[in-house]
Amino acid sequence: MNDMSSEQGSPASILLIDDHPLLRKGVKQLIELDTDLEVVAEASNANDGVAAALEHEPDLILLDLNMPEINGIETLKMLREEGVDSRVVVFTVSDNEEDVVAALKAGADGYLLKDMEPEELLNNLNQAALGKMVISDRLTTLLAQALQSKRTAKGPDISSLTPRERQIIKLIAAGLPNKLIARKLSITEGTVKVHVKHLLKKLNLRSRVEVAVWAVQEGIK
Amino acid sequence: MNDMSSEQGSPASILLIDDHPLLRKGVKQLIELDTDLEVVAEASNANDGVAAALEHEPDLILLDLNMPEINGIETLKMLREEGVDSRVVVFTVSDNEEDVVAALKAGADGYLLKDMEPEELLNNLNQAALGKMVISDRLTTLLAQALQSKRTAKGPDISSLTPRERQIIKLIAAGLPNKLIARKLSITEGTVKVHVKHLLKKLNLRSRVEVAVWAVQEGIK
DNA sequence: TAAGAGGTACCACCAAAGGGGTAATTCCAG
DNA sequence: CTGGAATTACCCCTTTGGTGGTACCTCTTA
Repeated sequence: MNDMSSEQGSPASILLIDDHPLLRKGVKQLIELDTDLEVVAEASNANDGVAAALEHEPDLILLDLNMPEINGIETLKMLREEGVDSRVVVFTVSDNEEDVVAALKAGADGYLLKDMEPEELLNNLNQAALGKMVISDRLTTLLAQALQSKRTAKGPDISSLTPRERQIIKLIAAGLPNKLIARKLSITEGTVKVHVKHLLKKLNLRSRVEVAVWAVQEGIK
Repeated sequence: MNDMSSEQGSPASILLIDDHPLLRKGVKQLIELDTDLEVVAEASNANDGVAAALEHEPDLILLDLNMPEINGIETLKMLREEGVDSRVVVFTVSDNEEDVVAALKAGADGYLLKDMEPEELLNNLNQAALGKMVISDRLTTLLAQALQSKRTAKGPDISSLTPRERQIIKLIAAGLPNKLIARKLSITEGTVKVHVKHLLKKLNLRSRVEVAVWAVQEGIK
């Protein structure tokens, strides 16, 4: 990949995908102030955007989240499925936690808010073109909360479990069958079954698979 | 909880837990410049820290990560287990991703780096005392990466699977037994078993539990 | 047309998981 | 000291899961 796009080399090519023509115009004019950046294509919807990405192979794609029919997250997934390896920066008004998390999990290389200062946007786009992940500062707290919220407010309650039961949950979540758990803990398989039986009751789950899924999601390890 | 600690009310009480006496002295002197903040106790290790927290019930605990014997994360867990509901802000030199993520998952209300400007620290501590989560700006990118890293570079390969098999994996990862999967897909349980048999071979896994764990970690949904 | 992949369905067999019960030990708290 | 929780172990039993095999149908591709 060509990451010599700043300095003296050719400017970084950018594809704008946004259903709002006025905003595209504004962003384009702004970007043209910077000789290191160049808008090579625009699109107003997901399908055109994917096509344009495949045609121009831009260094950077600036992607709006809020679009009719196919939203930005879906568009991002489509791009990745089509093999587009451009850096994709989400550019949107939404500071909604779900959007941010979904975008990042879908493989976004950045998430910028539309209310940022123009100079700051240029700054961030240049950084992004160089391969840096760019995130609006305002989202820091939100990201931190997203990380820890995975641990809070879930279904079953771990507090009612005995130490032995928690230990066995970890081994179940590691994919071990009862026989191996027994060997590892130097107890009989029958005893392991007893513990499993008890923890299933306490957690109100129906099988060790549900236990494993729950434990993994809960980050129990 | 009393979150009237700024303005005219009594200053926010702070407990320092750090094994470095000089640093405690420095931070304390800094904090005393701010009439809204007050250091009410100090501790140089985890046990003393927990004891001090229980005794003084401070509004805010400033916690170092790098301590001998019992580290900051463990200390944080101990505090929570003892029922301490003070806001806990981690204050450390480590900008290591694992530390940040571990601290947040353990329930930290903030994560500040020791190299920050003194005024900035006071600023952040005041925010923290008011209930806001405070994170050093420098960690934004790191947090974003932590969120998406869950999705990259793992063992088995999903690409060899047929659409039907992927569909069944999702249902396994939802904790469903074969019988329910069959009902949901309107096929027989025997057929589901065939698919499960095939995908286990392809993924080189030994049981549906391993499939479920893998799928959840991989974010397949 | 033939070959292969994918999906469906059935069979039999054995291993694993889960539910019920009883019971011994230890250790802690009322 | 007595009762309960926790851990261990055993029993029997049913359900679920996983493996091997054969078979038929549809589509796509060589």
